[in-house]
Amino acid sequence: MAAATTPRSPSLTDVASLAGVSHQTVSRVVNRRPNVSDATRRKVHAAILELDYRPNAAARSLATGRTHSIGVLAGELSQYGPSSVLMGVQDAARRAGYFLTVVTLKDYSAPTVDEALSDLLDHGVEGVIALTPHVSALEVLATMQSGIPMLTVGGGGHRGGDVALDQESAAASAVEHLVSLGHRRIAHLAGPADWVDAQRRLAGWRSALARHGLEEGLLLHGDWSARSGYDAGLGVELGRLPTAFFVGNDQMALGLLKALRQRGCEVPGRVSVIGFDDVPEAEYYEPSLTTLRQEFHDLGRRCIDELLGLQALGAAGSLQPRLIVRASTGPVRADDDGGGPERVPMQG
Amino acid sequence: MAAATTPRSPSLTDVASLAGVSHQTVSRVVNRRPNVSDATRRKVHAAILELDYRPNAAARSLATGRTHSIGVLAGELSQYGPSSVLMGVQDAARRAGYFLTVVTLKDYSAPTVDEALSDLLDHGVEGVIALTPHVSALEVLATMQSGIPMLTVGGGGHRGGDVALDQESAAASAVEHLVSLGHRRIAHLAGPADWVDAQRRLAGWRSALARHGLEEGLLLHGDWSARSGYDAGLGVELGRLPTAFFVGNDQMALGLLKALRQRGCEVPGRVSVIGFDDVPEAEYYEPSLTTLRQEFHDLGRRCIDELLGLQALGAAGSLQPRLIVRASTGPVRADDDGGGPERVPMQG
DNA sequence: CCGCAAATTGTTAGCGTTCACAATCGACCG
DNA sequence: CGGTCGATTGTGAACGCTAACAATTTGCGG
Repeated sequence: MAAATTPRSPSLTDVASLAGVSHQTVSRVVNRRPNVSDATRRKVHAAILELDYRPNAAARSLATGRTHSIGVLAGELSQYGPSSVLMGVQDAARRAGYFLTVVTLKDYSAPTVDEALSDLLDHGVEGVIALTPHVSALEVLATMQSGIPMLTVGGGGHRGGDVALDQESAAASAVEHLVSLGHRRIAHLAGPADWVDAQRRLAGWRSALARHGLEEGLLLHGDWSARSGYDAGLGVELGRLPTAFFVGNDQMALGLLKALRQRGCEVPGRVSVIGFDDVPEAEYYEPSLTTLRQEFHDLGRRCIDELLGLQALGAAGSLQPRLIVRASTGPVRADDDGGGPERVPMQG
Repeated sequence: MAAATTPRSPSLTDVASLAGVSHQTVSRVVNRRPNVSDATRRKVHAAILELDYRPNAAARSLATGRTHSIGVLAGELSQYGPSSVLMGVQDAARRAGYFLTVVTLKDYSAPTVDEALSDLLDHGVEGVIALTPHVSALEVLATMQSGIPMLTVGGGGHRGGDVALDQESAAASAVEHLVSLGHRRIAHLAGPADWVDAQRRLAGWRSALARHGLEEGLLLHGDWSARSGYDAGLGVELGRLPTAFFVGNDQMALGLLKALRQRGCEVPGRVSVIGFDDVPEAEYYEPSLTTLRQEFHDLGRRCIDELLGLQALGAAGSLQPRLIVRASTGPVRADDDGGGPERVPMQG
């Protein structure tokens, strides 16, 4: 005679009455609380299994005030760097019992960032990780106080907590490498000026040049894409071509390599090129790309550690990218010692 | 005399008493329900603003039974394809008022997949999108009935609903392209045998060869990485080298290109190579890679459409990858018409 | 066997929202 | 000017869980 209602999913009470105990006892079993006799525990487990009971997360959240979810604010996730960090964050978060709610931004304007963060807060996240190393996004985030822990990645010392790789000194070490090969005219193909990563790498390039008493030389900007690297490479006047390029990321370096090849400039014979990131493909570029490896996955893990206070902020030193020397950098040619820019470079 | 308790975040009731109305009226305003006078609405809005009130998502979920969150089960997100799909899914989901909870799998074993799905269900997702075109993962998913809509991406007709690009006919069109250039010995460098994508592309290659009365020839397997493509390229005996390779994805094609170059095989002069995916870098490989562009973003959007029933399943035809012809494919050489494998290929 | 402490189990009251319904208020019709 | 209808507002009871405390049982020394 039972009415054919939609079988509402079973609740604590349902389990309790089936097991012949109180709902509280079931709650204790589910939450692995002590002071439950083995016999009772078994009965309850049996009932849970029989009904295929799943605790209702919303009710639990309401009662405890915890949601166990962390919000992630991300820009372009189809790129290797951000998506790798996300993987690391996800690993660590899940291990710590948290879920990730990911929101992507279509741009970094104030309203977009604002709305995204607001949505995350409405959703009840307990913390936010901003994977948006973009100055305008960071500015917006800095002005919003949300009442929950927030952390930026690669934000260059954002006040609300920031986890970063030491990109500036990594960039410097790229320059050091080139200098040690005899290069004196070292250009930089940078990322967009409003990206923090681009700024740090640019700063590292500048300071390393200064440290060696070298003049600054050519500075170009791309948009991280291979296309922009290619365009940049085609755009340089031959007379201004340096003996080495430090490039802001591997994709742009790929484009640059193609442009140089097309113009008959051998790499590393005529021009050395060094990238940044060490994407998995970099080794198979032509030539194999010398670059700086960033441990994105570790960075992601560290985000969760810091957000959850599992580790003192900034402890254990900041992660250091590592120089990976491959075939795209080599000694400067004997007949081109990096002298003044007036000198017309040789070309085959 | 107020006690210095932690300032609990304001509730509907707090707003109500500040605005001098009932909690229900506030609820109505918040949810944009009709039948609230403008004056009241304004008062409530003012109170909301003053208290910085945010509706409690958990309480709302408990009362309505809706969580507005969708679970995403993903494998390796640091790759271009999956992460692009994720972007598309995220766009569409948010537009439809849903949040994405992303869980990544460290492998595709039954326990891992099982646990991940179970966690998502515990979290209260209203649907699941599985970005795991891997046979064993799909098998596990097929056996679990969760009571909520579930959809696989690129699962090749998984029973619980599946959204996919037509990879088989796309692969066939790659082969057609090669055949039209005069190639008769067309090898395939496939992805891992337990990936659905790899299977579809392999099937397309086979069927197209058969359609043209060509014998099957060389079949190699890689793991999607550039390294594996490189290794495969180095491993082929020169005598068995075909005049064209259809490669399962662009990364492996990149590695293959490098191996071929190292062995002195010109591309496309001696061997043509065609990839799959059209990653943004493919155009800048050496040579520019002919490949099949997959519209991952659209695919992601379609997932949400189908999951939410915004569109009939499989409607509007399946998305068709598009052939992008670049410089890595060319006519077969006059002195190598793709004859029998006994024939020793020329080499510079 | 009594009584007290420890272990185990049950009871009640929220958590902040929405839902269903009741109550009030105005305006308009006859 | 009463009555009725629609618009607006309020009331009480869920939703499924946990926290705090009360009640019951058990074990054990005297």
